[in-house]
Amino acid sequence: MPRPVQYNLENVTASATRLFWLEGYGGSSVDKLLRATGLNKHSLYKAFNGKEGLFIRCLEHYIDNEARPYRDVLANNHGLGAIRSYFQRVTRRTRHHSNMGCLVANTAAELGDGHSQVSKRIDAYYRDLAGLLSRAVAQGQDIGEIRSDIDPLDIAKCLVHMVQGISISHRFRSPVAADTESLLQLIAQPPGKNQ
Amino acid sequence: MPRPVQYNLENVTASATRLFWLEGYGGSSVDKLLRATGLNKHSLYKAFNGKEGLFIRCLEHYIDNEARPYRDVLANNHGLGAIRSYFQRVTRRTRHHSNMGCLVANTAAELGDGHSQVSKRIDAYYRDLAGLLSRAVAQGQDIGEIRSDIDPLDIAKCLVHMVQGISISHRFRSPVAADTESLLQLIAQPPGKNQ
DNA sequence: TTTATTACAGAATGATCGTTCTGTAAATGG
DNA sequence: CCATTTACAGAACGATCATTCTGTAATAAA
Repeated sequence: MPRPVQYNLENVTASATRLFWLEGYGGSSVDKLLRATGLNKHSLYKAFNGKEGLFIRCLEHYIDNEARPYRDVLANNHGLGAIRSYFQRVTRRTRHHSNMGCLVANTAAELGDGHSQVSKRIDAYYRDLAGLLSRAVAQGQDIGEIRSDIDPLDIAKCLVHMVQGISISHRFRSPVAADTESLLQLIAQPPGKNQ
Repeated sequence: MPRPVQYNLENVTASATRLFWLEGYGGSSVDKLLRATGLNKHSLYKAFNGKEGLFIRCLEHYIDNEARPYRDVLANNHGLGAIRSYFQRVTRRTRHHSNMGCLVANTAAELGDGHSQVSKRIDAYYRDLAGLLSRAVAQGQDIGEIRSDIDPLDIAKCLVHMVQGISISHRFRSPVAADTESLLQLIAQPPGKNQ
């Protein structure tokens, strides 16, 4: 009975996400979003309730799609190897997404805790990441690849900060970024020591 | 011969800096800046060449004033103690500057490498920080308080990322932030080991 | 006191912000 | 074929954006 929509919701969300990721929340005007998505102005308000609604969907889309593979590497591997693979991927993200950084980190810095719904989602995101890292650290500690003199969650929190920092550095194209192997060496069990 | 200005340049820059720090570059409109500084619209353009010029001055002002004490703690102390004092201060910044984070980190995330003058300044800022941290690490290694199996600059780069990450976490009021002592433990010489 | 110079206060500018509204096109059930 | 429903396209909205301009006030040298 009704006229069917001409847009594809997945495509719309993906291209809007890319714009927010590149230019930030404030930098992505509704007009730019319409041009990027091919969406109709009316449809944007009907489907997403305006710019902020669209942004929240995009943040979710980013976490579910862009960040997901990174998360999965952590979840599907064990111990130090999981952490190594994760950081290698984060470090090499620059190849394809130069000067974009991470949408979650960018948003945290840009919006702070102004939009409570957004900052709650960001908090949950980093909490989840800390949990996965903590789990991998504990696994590594059990088999003796990771030093056991520090609480796994404490190590994980440090690692979360490092990911955040690496993202920020990528965002402004810093030529200086930490090497993954030295980062791992910080948390690894020293070779001559068997717990 | 000319009419003297009514504003105090130091006060103007300080209050503009605070607004940029709180609300970001995009979030700080010229009108808000005028209200915050008490400056005249004409004077803003005469003295700073517009919003972007004012911002660059504010970034410098932030680095020279807000970040300076932190930098000095690093420069005026030695080894692990310098690093400990630095991170303790960074971690406790939240007390007075809750949800503000660090203007440099916020700017990096918000503007990326769009404004080349700005991103160059940010790069120089973090380079300087990495240099000071590297120096402190090397000192600590010499006297055996910091592990010597990793290059001091590599350790310093990791520490820079941690500062960036802590700033981002403060910005969105993350209740989860890494503990300074566990962070230090990562780089410290293990107790039973004398290099 | 006159004159040159500059700051001040705010109106005016055109562009763009996010949002709403109006009229038309497209689809299906009756 | 008609009626109903919803998407589409874009005009229109008031608000605000950064910037420029105009007229007036203030200062100090001549």
